[in-house]
Amino acid sequence: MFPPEKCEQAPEQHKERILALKDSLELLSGKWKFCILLNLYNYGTLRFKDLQQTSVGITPKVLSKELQELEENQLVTRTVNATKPVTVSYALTPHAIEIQPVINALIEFGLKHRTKIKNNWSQLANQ
Amino acid sequence: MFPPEKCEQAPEQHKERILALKDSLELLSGKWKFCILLNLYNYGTLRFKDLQQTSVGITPKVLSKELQELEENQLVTRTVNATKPVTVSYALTPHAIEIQPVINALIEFGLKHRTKIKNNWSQLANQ
DNA sequence: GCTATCCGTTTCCTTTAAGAAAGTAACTAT
DNA sequence: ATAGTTACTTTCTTAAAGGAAACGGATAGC
Repeated sequence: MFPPEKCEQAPEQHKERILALKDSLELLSGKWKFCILLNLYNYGTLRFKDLQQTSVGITPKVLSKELQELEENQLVTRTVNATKPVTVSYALTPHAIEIQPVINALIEFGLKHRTKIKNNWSQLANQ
Repeated sequence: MFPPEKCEQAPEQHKERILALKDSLELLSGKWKFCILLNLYNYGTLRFKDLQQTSVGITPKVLSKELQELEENQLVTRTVNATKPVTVSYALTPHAIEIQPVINALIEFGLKHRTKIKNNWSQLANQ
């Protein structure tokens, strides 16, 4: 058994938090969603081709699918412009702005982890 | 083209941040890692079977694999206890504690998203 | 008519992730 | 001797994700 005093402290809150965590992960799953969102944060509105260029390595099919999922979940808006040829702009919704803390936390952790791994390497190289 | 003024503001920083983001996502990919980490935050040290019970729905094979990956990336420690039968304890490393902001941000977003979706439903139901 | 651009879609294929079920090894209790 | 516990591993199968390449409709320019 796991420590009962901790488990019983707030079991319902904990369950709710796990569910919330799973909700978030479901929305943000996949290899590219965070990358797309980060680019939209950085550049504001972007067109399909811009996103294809900024999300290095993504194929149009995957980009299309990811954008559809993000739109379904009301995290991005899709706007068809009256240009010729037609262009389509994508932008974050106000709701998506609340993902920014997640992305920042991920980036910070990534940066820390990088330096940590680097230090381990130099320790190993240190004969 | 995407807005050049924003793009040229800090292109190298942006690239570094994208790489850091991808690093994080690589470490934390999969359906269960965040769930396992959250349980270790909540309960402290847990044994294999505890984790199987708290990560509802996980199979021993997947749990074993996820724990191995977390250990490889130095996010959890694995300790074999001198009990009979043998038990194995898992705990977070100091380094893993830096993931907590990520998890908290994910949970907060999940909670907000839940209430948002709820509101949308009640709006739709409002004839 | 030919070519190009933009925003996709379609088809096909490969890789990866995940789940179900059974087995293993070491030990204990009955 | 048999059954149970813990901590996995192994095997098999299925589902999901992802990539490559080609195609399509709309429009424009030459």
